[in-house]
Amino acid sequence: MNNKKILIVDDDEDLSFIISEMLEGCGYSTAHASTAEEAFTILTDSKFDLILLDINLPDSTGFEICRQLRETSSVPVIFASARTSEDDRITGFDTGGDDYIPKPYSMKELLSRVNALMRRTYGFGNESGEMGFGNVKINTASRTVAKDGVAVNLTQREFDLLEYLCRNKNTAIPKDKLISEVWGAFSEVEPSTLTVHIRWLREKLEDDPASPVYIKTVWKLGYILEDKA
Amino acid sequence: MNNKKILIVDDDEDLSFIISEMLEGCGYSTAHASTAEEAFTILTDSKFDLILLDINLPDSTGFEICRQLRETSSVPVIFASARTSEDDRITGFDTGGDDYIPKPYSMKELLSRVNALMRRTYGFGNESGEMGFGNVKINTASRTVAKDGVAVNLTQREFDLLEYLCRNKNTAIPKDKLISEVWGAFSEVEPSTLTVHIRWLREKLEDDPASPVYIKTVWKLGYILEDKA
DNA sequence: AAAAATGTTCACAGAATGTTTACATTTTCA
DNA sequence: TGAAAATGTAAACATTCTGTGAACATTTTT
Repeated sequence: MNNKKILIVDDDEDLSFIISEMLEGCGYSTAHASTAEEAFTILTDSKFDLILLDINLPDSTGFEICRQLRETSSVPVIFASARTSEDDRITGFDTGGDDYIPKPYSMKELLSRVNALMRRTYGFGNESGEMGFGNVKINTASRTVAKDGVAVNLTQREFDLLEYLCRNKNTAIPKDKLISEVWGAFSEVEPSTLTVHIRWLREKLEDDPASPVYIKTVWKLGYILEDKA
Repeated sequence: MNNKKILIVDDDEDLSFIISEMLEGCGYSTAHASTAEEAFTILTDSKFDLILLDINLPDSTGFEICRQLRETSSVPVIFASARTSEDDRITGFDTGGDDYIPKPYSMKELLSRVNALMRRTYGFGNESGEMGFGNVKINTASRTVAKDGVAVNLTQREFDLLEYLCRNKNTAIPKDKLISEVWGAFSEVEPSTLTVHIRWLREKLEDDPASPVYIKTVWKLGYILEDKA
């Protein structure tokens, strides 16, 4: 798998441990938060590919976390709860959740749902994980990039940024959206940071970094990865 | 734009009717198949944006339909069934399904799940779309404009102005209205500013900016974007 | 036909925004 | 542990955008 990162938010430490063991065994990497506050802290400095949210938390609810998350991020969310009422399920979906799994659930079922949502969100048959534009090829499985067949060394951030741009090829993306998607939903990096990373990408991928052909600036908005083909 | 098509595959005619009534009431359009064979026929001649699959069918199973579907398509699938065993749910997800909803379910819950999956698949409130007039194409997603297939560079204001004119194609818009819509309700820019921006648009989009064919002046009122087609 | 009213064109200066560079700090890895 | 790489930041610099009024043109009114 692609080494996707999953955040587990649940105050049941034992259950969380079992879940994270299981998911890591299946090739995911995980982090864990026991409270909403802890979740926000973790989400401030890293980015996740899927979030598993318990609804009952000591200091808040999963719904509330999801609601705040959705203000800046479209990261996939699965709610989990012992509350099984239909109203809860509906609230879950309407808050912006993607799935709702009633407790208790088996690890097998959780895994199936996680896989299904990952598949839906990050692409089908993308086992090969090939993307690209112009003379640039991106392999998401190996996280490598090649320009004209020659390997280009990108840092982690550079790769994430490029991958996001490429997934949204030919769409102008606002700076703040780009930051929340690449740095994490609640990250607070300066806008200039994004500019600098864009600069590095251009340096590594454009023939003339000062007048880019692919990674273009959209004034007063953000950036766009243009690929005519 | 938002008129997504949903195929309902279920041999319970009454239930299917209620579902389709409800979904259509919510702005979706629907089609219905009672058997797997019928489903394949319908899927042969038209494309759907989401498929609701009952698992028990007289001549086959929903799983089987999904399996065949997935050989060529990544259309979102929701399974529905009175079979509630965990194995069934897991089979559903592993066959390539995106969600599994146990029968009986309420219309409210079904709608929530349909909406959630549509949102995940087709984007979050993306009002991205194509507009245009004459030989000019406007792409609101990439915020790009092309004349005769050739990209034209517009500034932010120019784009906003053009977009507003185009959304109100063939309608004469008073100057002050145009200013408050494009510059903001309480803006206090001089009327001449609008004139100048109109001029720039004409320069970039009209063959002869001095005698415009599309962006016309309406004396003593404002401007109009005319598009005969 | 002349005067009045309204719209167009143009060049420019300041505002707003993006880029580049150098540097301090953190992380990674030999 | 120490060197190299990666990361985030701020400040100087460059570019692009924007609004304006004055001169000019056109339409309407008298």
